[in-house]
Amino acid sequence: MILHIDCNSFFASCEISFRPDLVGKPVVVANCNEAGGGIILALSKEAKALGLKRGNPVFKVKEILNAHKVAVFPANLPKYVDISRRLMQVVKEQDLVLNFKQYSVDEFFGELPTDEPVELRKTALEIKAHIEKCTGIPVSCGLSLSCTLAKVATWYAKHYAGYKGVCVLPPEKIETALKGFPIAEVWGIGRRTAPRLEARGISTALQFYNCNLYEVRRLLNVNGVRTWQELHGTPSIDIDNPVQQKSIAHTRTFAFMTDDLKKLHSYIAEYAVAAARKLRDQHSVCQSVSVFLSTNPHRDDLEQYNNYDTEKLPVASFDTMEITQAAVRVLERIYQPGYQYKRAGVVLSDISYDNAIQLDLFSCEPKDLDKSDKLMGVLDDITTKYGMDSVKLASQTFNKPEVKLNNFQQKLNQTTNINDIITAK
DNA sequence: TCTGGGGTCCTAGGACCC
DNA sequence: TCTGGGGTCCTAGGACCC
Repeated sequence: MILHIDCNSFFASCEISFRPDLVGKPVVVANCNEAGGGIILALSKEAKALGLKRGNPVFKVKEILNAHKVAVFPANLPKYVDISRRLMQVVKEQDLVLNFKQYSVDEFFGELPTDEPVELRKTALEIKAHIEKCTGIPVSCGLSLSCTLAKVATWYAKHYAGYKGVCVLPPEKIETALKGFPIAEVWGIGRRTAPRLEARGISTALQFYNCNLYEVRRLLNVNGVRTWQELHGTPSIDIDNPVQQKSIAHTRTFAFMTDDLKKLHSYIAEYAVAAARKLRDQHSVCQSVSVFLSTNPHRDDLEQYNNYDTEKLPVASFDTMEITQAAVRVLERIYQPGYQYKRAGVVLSDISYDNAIQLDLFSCEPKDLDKSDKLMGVLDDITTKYGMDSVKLASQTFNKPEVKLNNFQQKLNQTTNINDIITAK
């Protein structure tokens, strides 16, 4: 049987695990920019009870946050990734799960070698307890014949306290479970597809399950067919740990709007530097550098403009300078004066391993590659040791605006910085 | 005042080839 | 007069996920 493990309110749980004083209190994690904007990404149970929701813009719920003294943490992705890795490790060490794989930062799949419901439940409870003991992160578990069904089971485990966090969905109970399961909640059926299905009278997972396959293929694409098969208990989705990402992006919404090309220039340079660093961290090179610019879609009163373009590098590269220069050239191509820009980003794609750089006829003697390699190595060492702001390209922005937020918690790197580590009494 | 960031895959249509 | 048939590759856009 397939096991699905889902961390409860993952980002919020991560913060709480380093702040025992916040257990049982309302906590939210928000992705905030320099002006304190941003939206809520994760909430503790207690925060949900206040009516707060994932996706709420912070400024719109500020009063609730203040009135109930909700602890608001700025999102700290590297920390969550570390904790996620730790969770992966402790489950592997416990050695009860076969073929254990990470699906996302807070979700995992594996297999248990039995289909006996009582046994499955007992094992899953053991795994859950082990994770919670070793990481401090509460999780929910679902078990069934396929990944999609296991996620249905997890949904029940989360929504009904009686399951105590573990729900086993054996074949004979599948139809009953799907009957009470809204179609929009099915993994793979998204916000565009659900209304289309509902318009045809398909509003529960069971109704979708009862469609014939030909009809499903006509209504949806091959992914819809896979989802249907999964609901029927035939595993059709492969969860592979990607050996390397296929694209790397660094994008930001600004705290303000601007039409200043010079400013945009320095932002794009900064985003390109960050993206190139991520690229080297996964030992890769890229051959395409894309940049996008967009205005504020929430401002109906302003002219809108969005554009995106890509530049191919002559030779795949991980060189910060080369990538930054390409990004800036793309920016200058797509920039139109007279618009108020609010968002921009750099995306690297055509990614391959850096030990297989395809040389073209004209450029890059191996000697040059060596030089770039060494320079980037030094750059990464310095920024790792002294922070991302310690060495910069002249084109990057200096004097970043200070984060000036009222009730925000300090951003601590408790998993990577010895100075931030918590004290045990 | 203030509305995120980072990914994957599929498909249709165009360009190009013989 | 009559203008095919079969491929591949690339890309933009759309859908999904967390």
